[in-house]
Amino acid sequence: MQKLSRKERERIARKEHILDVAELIILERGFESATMEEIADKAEVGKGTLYLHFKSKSAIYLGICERGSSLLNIEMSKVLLEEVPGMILVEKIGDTYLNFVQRNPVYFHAFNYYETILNDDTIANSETVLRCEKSAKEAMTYIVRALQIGMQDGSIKNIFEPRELAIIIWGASKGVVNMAFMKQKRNHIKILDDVDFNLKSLIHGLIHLLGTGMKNDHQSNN
Amino acid sequence: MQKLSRKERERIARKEHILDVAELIILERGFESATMEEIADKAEVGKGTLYLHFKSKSAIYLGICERGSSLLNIEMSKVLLEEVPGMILVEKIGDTYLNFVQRNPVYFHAFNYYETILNDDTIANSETVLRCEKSAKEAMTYIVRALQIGMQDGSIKNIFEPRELAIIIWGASKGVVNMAFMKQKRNHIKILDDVDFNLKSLIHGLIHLLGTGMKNDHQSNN
Amino acid sequence: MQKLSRKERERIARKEHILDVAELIILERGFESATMEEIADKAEVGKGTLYLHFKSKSAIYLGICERGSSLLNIEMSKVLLEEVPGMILVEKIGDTYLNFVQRNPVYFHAFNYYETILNDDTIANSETVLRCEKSAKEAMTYIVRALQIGMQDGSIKNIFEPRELAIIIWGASKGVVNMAFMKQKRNHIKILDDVDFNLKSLIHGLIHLLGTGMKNDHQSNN
Amino acid sequence: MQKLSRKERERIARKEHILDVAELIILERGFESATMEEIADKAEVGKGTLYLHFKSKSAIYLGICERGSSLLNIEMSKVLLEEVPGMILVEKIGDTYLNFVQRNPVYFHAFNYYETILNDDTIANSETVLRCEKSAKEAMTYIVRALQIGMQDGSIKNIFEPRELAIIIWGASKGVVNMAFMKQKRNHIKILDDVDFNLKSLIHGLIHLLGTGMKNDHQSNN
DNA sequence: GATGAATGAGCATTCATTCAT
DNA sequence: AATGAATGAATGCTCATTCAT
Repeated sequence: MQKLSRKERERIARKEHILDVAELIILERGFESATMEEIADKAEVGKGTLYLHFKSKSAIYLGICERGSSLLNIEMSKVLLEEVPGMILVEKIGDTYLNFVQRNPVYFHAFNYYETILNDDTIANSETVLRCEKSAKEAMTYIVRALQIGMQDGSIKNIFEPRELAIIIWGASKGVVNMAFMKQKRNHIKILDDVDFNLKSLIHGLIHLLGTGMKNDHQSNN
Repeated sequence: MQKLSRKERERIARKEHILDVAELIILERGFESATMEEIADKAEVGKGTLYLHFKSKSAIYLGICERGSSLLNIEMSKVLLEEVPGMILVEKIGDTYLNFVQRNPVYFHAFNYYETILNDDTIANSETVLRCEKSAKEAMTYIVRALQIGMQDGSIKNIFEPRELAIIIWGASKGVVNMAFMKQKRNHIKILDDVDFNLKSLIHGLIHLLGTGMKNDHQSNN
Repeated sequence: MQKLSRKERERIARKEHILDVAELIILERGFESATMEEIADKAEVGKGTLYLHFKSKSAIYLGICERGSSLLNIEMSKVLLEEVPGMILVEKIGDTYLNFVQRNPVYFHAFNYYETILNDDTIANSETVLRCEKSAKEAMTYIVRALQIGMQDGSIKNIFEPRELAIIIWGASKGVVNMAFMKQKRNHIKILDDVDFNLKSLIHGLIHLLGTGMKNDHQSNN
Repeated sequence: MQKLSRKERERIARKEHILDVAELIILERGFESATMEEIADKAEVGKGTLYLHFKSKSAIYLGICERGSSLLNIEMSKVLLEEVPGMILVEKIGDTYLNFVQRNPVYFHAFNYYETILNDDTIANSETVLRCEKSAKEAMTYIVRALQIGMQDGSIKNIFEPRELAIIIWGASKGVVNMAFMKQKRNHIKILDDVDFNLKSLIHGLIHLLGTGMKNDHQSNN
C-alpha cells in the first residue's frame, strides 16, 4: 500500500490538489459558472494539466463526489461498530452526518448536484461513476442496518419497511441541512432571516421529531 | 381589478404564455441548457419580444417561481380555513403540498433552483424578487399558523419553537420529495432502484413519522 | 425569381460575401489552418454571424464547392449546345475547364479538398452536400455526352466505355492542372522551376495527347 | 556503408520504425488528425523520443515523403536499363508507377500533401527537404530520359518538348490514380459509384490514350 | 410594440512541443 | 538517450443580449 513510487505519489498529490481547488471554486460559483481556466489558475497548473488528470470538467466534479462520499462513509462506518440500541445508532449516524456536512459543506453541495452531471457523455459508465454509486449504496446501507438493528432490539417500531424508512430519513436530513445552508448563503431567501436557528438546532430538531413525533399522544387518544 | 384595457390584458396573456412555454423547456432541459431561442420559438414570438416582457433569462425563471409560489399559496391558504385540530391542519397542508408538487413538478424544481438565480445582477432587488420573497414568507406563515393552532388546541406538543419547527417540516418535506423525484429521472442514482417507493408513500411516511416518530415508547421507557 | 424581399436579398449578399472572404483565406492558408476568427474579421462581421449563415466551418467550405461547381456547370452546359463533332466538343469542354480554373483557382482547390470535408458529422446528408453531388454528376455528364456524340458521329474511337473514358479525362485534367498550380505556389516543388510551362500550354498539350497520342504510328506499325 | 556502429544502426532502425508507424496512422487519419501521442504509443516509444529523431510533426511527414520517393526511384531506375524502344519504356514506367502506388498508397497520398507541409517554418530548407527535391527531380528525369530515347529511336513523336511532356504525363497519371483512390474512400463522391472501374483499368486506359489518342484518324482525315 | 439579424465575450477542449529527471 | 508530465496558445462553437427596422 505504501510502496508507491515518488512519481506515483506526486501524481496523486497533484490530483488531490486540483480537487481541493476545484471544490472551493465550485462551492463558490456553482459547477456551471466555474471555469477550467479559473481552476487551473488557482491550482497554479496549466490548463492542459487539468485534462491530464481528469477527462473533462464533469470528471473533476465526479472526483469531488467520490472523495466526499468516501470520507463520509469512513465516518459512518465507525458508528455501526458501537454496541448501543438501534435507535441510538440512528441518532448517532444523524450526528455524524451533521458533523460531516458542517465541516465539509462542499461535499454536501457536490452530492446534491451529482445527478445533473450524470448526463455528460464523457463520464458515462466511467469507473468513477461506479465508485460513486457504490459509495452511495454503502451510505444507505449504514442507515438501513441501524434501522434493522433497532427493529430487532425493539428500540424502533417495526411497522416500517427499513429501506423506505432509510430513504425518508436520508431525504429529510438532506432537506433540512439544505435549509440551514440556505440561511448562510450570500443570496439566501430572506424569510429565513426572521427565524433564529442553525444547522445543529435544526438537525437535532429533526432527529427528535423523527424519534418521538410532534403529535401529543394524550390529546390524540381522545 | 377588471379595469384593464384590452392592450393590458393581451400583454399579461402574452407574458403568461411565455412563462408556460419556459416552464416546460426548463423542466425538460434545466435552466442553464434552456436557450432563449428555444423559448421564443416554442412560444411563437420573436427573441426580442422575450426581452420586452422579461429583463433577462433569469427574470423569466423568477417569473416562474413567482407564479408557482402564488399558486401554492392559494391552495395552502384554503386549508387554514378548515375547523380541525392543528395537527390535522399540518397533515392537510402536507397533503396539499404533496398534491401540488405532483401536479406541478416544474415549480418544485423552480423553487429549488431559485437561490442560484439570485446571484444574477440583472434581477437583484427587482420587484419580482420581492414578490417571491413575500410568497415564501406567506407559505411559511401557513405552516407556522397551523403549528400554533395545534399547540394551542393541544394536538401538537408545545415543546418546539413554531417557526423553527416549520422550517424543519418544510425542509424535510422538500428533501423527501426530492428523493422521490430523483427516482424518476433518466439518470438517477442507481441505489434508488433497489427500493420500491413513490412520492405518495414517501411523503405519507414522513408525515406519519413527523407525527408519532419511529421510536418505540414502551421499549424506550425501560 | 426576382421577387425577393430586400431582407432576403441582403441575407444572400451577406452569405455570398462571407464565401468570398472564406475563399481567399482558405486558398491562402488551406482549410485546416484558416480560422473562423480570421474569416469573421476579414469579412467584417462578428464570429456569431458566420454561424448564422453556416452551420459549421465545414459548411462554409461546402458552400464554396457548391458555388464553384454551379458556376463551372453553367459554362460547360453552353458548350454542348454547339453543333460540332464530338471530338471538338471534348476539346472545347477542356478549353472551358482551363478557362474556368484559370479564373477561379479557388474552386479548383475547393473541389480537390471536397472529399476530406465529407467526414464531418455536422454536414453529413445536408442539402448542400446533395447539391454538390448533383453538380458533380452534372459535370461528368457533360463530358460523357460529348464523348457519346463523338462516338456516334465517328470523330471519336468507340473502343472505350464512355463513362470510364470520361473519368480518365477528368482525372488527367485535374492532375495536370494541379501540376501547373504547384508551380505558382510560394512553396512549390523546385523541380518545376527547371521547365518552362504554364497552365495553358500544359492543358493544351494534354488535350492534344488525349486526342492523337504521342505514339509515332509509322514506327509503331513496324 | 556497412561501417555503422551498433548504436548508429539501432538509431536508424528506430527512426525507420517510427516512420512505419506514422505512415499507417497518417494514411488512416490524415496528417492533421494524426497526433504525436498516437504515433508515439503505436511505435512504443515515448513522445519525447519522437523529437529526438524528428524536429517536428512536419519533419516526420517529410521523412515519409523522402523514403517513399527514394523507393519509387529505385524501381523506376531499373526500367531505364532495359533495351526497348522509348515508347515501351514510358509504358513500363507507367506500369511501375501503377504497381508502386497500388502497393504503397501511403506514399501516393504523402506526395500529394507534400507541398502543404512546406509552409512549416520548422522544416524550411532542411536537409530532408533538399533530399526530397532531389528525389523528385530524379523521378522526373527518368520519364524525361524515356521520352528522349523514344524520340530518338522514333517510337515517340518528337513534336513535344520532353520536359513539358513529362510533366503532363506525370500530372495526368497522378490525377487518374487520385480518381481511382477516391472511389475506394469511405466518403467518396457518389458520382463514382455509377461507373465500374479500378485503378488498373484506369491507368491502362490512360496509357493507351496517351499512346494513340482517342481521335479516329480516318474520320478526321475526311 | 415586435422582430430577428448581428454580436462577441466566454468556454471546454486539443495537442505539438519542451524539459527536468 | 529516453521519457512523459506539464504546458498554454489556439480553436470551433454557443448563446444571452442588443438594436435598427
